[in-house]
Amino acid sequence: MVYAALFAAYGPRHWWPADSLFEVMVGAILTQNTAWSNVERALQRLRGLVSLDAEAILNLSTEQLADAIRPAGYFNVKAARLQEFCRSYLIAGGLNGLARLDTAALRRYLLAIKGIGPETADDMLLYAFERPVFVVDAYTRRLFQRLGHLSGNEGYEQIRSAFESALGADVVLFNEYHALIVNHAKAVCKTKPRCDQCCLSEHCAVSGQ
DNA sequence: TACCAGGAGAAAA
DNA sequence: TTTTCTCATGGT
Repeated sequence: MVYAALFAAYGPRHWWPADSLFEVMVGAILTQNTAWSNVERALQRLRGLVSLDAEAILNLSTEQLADAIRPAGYFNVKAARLQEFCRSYLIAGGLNGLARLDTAALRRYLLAIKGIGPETADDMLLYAFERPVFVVDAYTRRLFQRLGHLSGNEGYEQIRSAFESALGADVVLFNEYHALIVNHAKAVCKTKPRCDQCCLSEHCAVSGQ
């Protein structure tokens, strides 16, 4: 089993790296198509400017916010998305208001926000709201494609439901699994420059799984 | 210097 | 409906 191999290689990851649940959601938007190291720089700059809450972010001009999150890349796009999310977050009653929704309703609500796609919504659902939703990202696709479990033509929802059906609704497992996949990608990237060539090589923790 | 990285939405075909 | 383009910084 891939999970067992990853867990044996890296141990528990205790994700997501953030000081608050709101910060998890901000990080989920900032990390869109971006390396986490750049997101950390952006979060640090943003923390240096305002407290990390929805009201404070909305009180900034979009230009101020964009400048603060510049290291995360796509800063103009992400500043607008972040403020759009903050508006919807407050309208819904913040964390407590959103937490009252069942998982399907919460996912629909998040996906209806401009700038929140399936992966970002599922990051939030799993790591901020502790809902049993499997996050499918580029690392997941790449790893399972290399292992021969995916062809590469599957859609996001198809992969997500396949994982959820196979694993059952287990928040702790989903949390660790996704974190381990990300950790693995970073680990092999350190060893080899090209991730897509790593998962079948001798140093790979899941080779042959 | 060139290429790549944890996505999403709009425009074009 | 599907494919292509755009957004951008930082590391190697």
